[in-house]
Amino acid sequence: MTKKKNRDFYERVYEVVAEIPFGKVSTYGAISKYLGVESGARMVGYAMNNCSSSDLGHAIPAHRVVNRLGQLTGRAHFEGDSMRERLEQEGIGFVEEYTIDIETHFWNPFELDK
DNA sequence: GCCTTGACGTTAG
DNA sequence: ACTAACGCCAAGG
Repeated sequence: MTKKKNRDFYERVYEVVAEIPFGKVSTYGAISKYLGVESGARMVGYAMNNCSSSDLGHAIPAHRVVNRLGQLTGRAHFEGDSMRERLEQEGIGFVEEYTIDIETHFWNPFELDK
């Protein structure tokens, strides 16, 4: 059969990230797991890196994607503190300057299946 | 074609 | 509980 499995892993990442609701955040591991690649957390980040350089990044709330610790590891790829500011703007709770309350605002991509 | 780096995560000490 | 190392897959040099 057609191996759509290996088809544009990044595109799927973008789609999932684009589905993250307002005021919610997700993690790289959760997204990669949802895509079937549990150990592809780094790939997700890699995809986002490309997104920053792409025009699509404009339509992708990459600021809602953090690591499993809730740390804004990708803040360096944003302009200044735009990532933190946007999260604050959405009412995300911060436990540290660059660490959000992932436990409270975590959004699971598997919610899409429901 | 081999080696290094990377927006991560898990397991071991 | 904290720190260190390995694994993962892909892309750039």
